Amino acid sequence: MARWDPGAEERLKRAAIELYLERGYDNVTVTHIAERAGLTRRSYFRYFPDKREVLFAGSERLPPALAEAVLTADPNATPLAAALDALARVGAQLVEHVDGAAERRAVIDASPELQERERTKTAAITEAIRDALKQRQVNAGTAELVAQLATVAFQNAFRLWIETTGHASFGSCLHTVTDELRAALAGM
Amino acid sequence: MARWDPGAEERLKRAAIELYLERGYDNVTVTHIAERAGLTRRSYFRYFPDKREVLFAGSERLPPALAEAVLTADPNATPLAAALDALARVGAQLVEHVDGAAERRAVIDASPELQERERTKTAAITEAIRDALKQRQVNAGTAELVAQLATVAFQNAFRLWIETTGHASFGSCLHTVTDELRAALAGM
DNA sequence: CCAGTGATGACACAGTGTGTCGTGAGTACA
DNA sequence: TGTACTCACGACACACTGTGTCATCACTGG
Repeated sequence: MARWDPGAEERLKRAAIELYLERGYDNVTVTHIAERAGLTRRSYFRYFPDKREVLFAGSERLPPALAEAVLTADPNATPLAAALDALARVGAQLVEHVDGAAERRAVIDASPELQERERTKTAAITEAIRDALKQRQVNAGTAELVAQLATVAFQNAFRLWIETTGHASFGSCLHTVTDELRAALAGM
Repeated sequence: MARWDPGAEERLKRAAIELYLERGYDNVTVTHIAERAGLTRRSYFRYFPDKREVLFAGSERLPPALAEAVLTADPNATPLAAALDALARVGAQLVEHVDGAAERRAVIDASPELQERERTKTAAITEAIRDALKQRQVNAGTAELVAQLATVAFQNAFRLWIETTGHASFGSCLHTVTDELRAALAGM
């Protein structure tokens, strides 16, 4: 089953995080990453399509997971309630399987180019929630806005969870954020 | 005052839009754009920092304009009302000075890379509104969420205005969107 | 023992983005 | 009129990204 040194993709991910932290994204080349992982530059591009994606591997599973969760939420729930319930369930799973979240956060926060890519991933989440809400017969305009709101809540809750270094449950972080959200919208 | 052919930057912007529309973003090189504008590749990079920014020239004026408008809104208005009022005023100015908005929208909608850059510009708008709200003594969490909501409204209103090919006022487009927004949040 | 499979290396190439220097048209001043 | 200065632009070089193509080599199945 295993030929050559197995785990090449994992080694590339570790090497990239380390180098981005040590020297900063702009001062790291794909060749650096590949060499630290014991591979060539060409092999890096067989695992990741560009220099940024190495930090977002696996992120493509989040949108479908959220869509699924929105669809399985209580059929009687309001759109926003359904979305927030989906976030709580998927988020709880997410924080179990994620590691090195703080380092990853630090790397992204230090690089405009990586923040730009992260916004694309965030947009994919919003689209997945929006489309799932539409399948729940929510009208298009409402679905878009609720999906945006839910994504903001998700982002803030995840950042809050990282700041507690994982000592808090994701659910409690999300609850804190939704309380703020309710207060913000009270003045409408 | 004027040496060489004046208006080099304008020629580059026109050439870029034309070529992106004709061949698609991926099939256009910076050399193509520069040559159509009667310049060299090196000169292109003296006007724009990369291949994408040529489509977003002038966008750096929008965030400070919105921040200013938020600060000059009715001091007694709620955060969201202040933000929406700022959007209406700045948006009305914007649609007067913008041209080729439909072509520009078509180009961006056809390219993931350009959409990624557009999200960065959108993020700058959100940050400007958020910071202005903080200066109005709105607390941080509320400011973040209201700024996000306002940005969503702004985006949707501008897209709606383009779809009317400029026949509607920006204010009426924004009004339509905020009505949807209110309906969406009613279910909270 | 041999053919097949698949990950990897080697090499080439188009394109992006940047540093550096030269050039020549226009400007200021005597 | 002449001289020095300014500054947008061209020319050239270079590091790096991203991709196509072919060779290699370990392991697999017969």
